[in-house]
Amino acid sequence: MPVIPQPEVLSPVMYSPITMWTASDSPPSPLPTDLSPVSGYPSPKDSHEMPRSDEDEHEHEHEQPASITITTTSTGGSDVTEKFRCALCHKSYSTYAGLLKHKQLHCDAHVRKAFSCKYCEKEYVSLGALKMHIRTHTLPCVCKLCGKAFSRPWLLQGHIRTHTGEKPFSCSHCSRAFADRSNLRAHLQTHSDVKKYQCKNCSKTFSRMSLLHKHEESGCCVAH
DNA sequence: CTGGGGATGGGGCCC
DNA sequence: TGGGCCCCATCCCCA
Repeated sequence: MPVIPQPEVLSPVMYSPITMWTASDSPPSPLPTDLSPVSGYPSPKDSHEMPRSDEDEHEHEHEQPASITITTTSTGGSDVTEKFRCALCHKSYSTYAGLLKHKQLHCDAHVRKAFSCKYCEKEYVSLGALKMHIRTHTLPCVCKLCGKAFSRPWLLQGHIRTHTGEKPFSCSHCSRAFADRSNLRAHLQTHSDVKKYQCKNCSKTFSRMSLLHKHEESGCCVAH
């Protein structure tokens, strides 16, 4: 079986803290999924006890890297074509380059996450995503007024508004204004007749996911 | 206990 | 490739 040349332009090897998994060299231990739908911010407990979920299964599903299947079809004489097939989704390409391009666009994200954070166990498919994540550890954006540090400039900007009192996001239904767009969006829900989040058991609706969660945790649903 | 505002975090997308 | 922005989500606090 031919070996696919490394498509990565940026060799992970150059990024020393990064570990790289290969198809035959899976991660040594369960790694925390970054998804924690209910509790949100992953706690240390979650990090170590959360079982791998669908994502994990997807990893297994795509455990084998795309391989080249060269099929020689002979449909009656001179019509001989070579096909390069993606082992993951079985799409076929007439050229190797086509297969490579397909892999990058479609399959790579599931093949392996090659870039691991040196501060935690998160993994990313690209160096850019990893660098972005690392900022959440290094917190390079510091507020000159109070010294609080943030991972990204726009987070700092939002924070500075808490000092200045600037509220550029106004509600079109009332006179309220907000410093943050997300908070305006949450506020707009209070004007809406339709509440987006509904309790599965008692059908009560809530304007926010967090309120639904609080409702569920308060035990309403247990009683019913 | 509920509803809502304030503040913040992080991934993804676009330029 | 990096910055800016969007969107979603969450926690904290208070009425």
